[in-house]
Amino acid sequence: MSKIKETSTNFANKQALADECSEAYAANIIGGQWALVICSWLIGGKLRFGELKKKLPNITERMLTLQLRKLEENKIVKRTVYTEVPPRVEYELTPIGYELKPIIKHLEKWGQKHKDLM
Amino acid sequence: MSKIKETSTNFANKQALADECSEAYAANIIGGQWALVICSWLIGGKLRFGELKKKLPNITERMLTLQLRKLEENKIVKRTVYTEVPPRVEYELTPIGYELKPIIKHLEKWGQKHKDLM
DNA sequence: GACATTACTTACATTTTTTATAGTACGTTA
DNA sequence: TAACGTACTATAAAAAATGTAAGTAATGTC
Repeated sequence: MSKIKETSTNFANKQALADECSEAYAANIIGGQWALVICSWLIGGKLRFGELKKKLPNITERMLTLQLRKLEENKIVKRTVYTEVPPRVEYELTPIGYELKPIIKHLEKWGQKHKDLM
Repeated sequence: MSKIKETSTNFANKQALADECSEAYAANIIGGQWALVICSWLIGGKLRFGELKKKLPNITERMLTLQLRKLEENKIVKRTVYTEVPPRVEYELTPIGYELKPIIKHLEKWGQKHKDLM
């Protein structure tokens, strides 16, 4: 993750693609190793940082943070901080994030079918 | 693209995720900068290498080759070579590839909606 | 006062993906 | 005989994504 370099060809290509293809735009948002899986867990309801971490096998705290930040930036998840000690932070899907549900379910079915085929 | 290093943590994580989450498995297959867009063009019917290239703004021949190879390997597209000179190669979706259509359409709609929101 | 808890942050290393550029094979056509 | 068109391959380099390891803040408990 980290910052994307706005002078790179890659950046320009992503932009151009996203501009004319909404599915590429969408793919940019929910792409990445963990984004979809995080969303699919959040479909079941709010989860804390630590709970998510437990559900995602082997994810590092860094990656989880980065992905959640990206999802938050894209208004897919909402982050709520409770100023307690130790801190408590809850994540939940926004309405548009929740609208990914049918897509995720469909992808899941497709993936299963594809797996059987291979 | 190129080869993925089977000893890396990243490889192990992808495996583990794909094993238990079919949506992550699916994401691995149709992930990458161009895969979805290529598929979405192929939904309209067979296309030659050169035709695809024209439709994809700025893609390099190398990337197009790599993505098509990956899609072929995953049985999403079928490659037909006509041994003529100059050569002619046609790409088309397989049945399972074609089943991505509703997902792509759905993603497209979602992407459009999301775009409006931002 | 040391320690545990939680959700991070930071610096750095490695791996993977993408881009850049040049070159190839091969009959056909000029 | 030399250039042309097509669908590639080879090699290198840049950029992006992911992983490793350590550290932080605040406070309540031992």
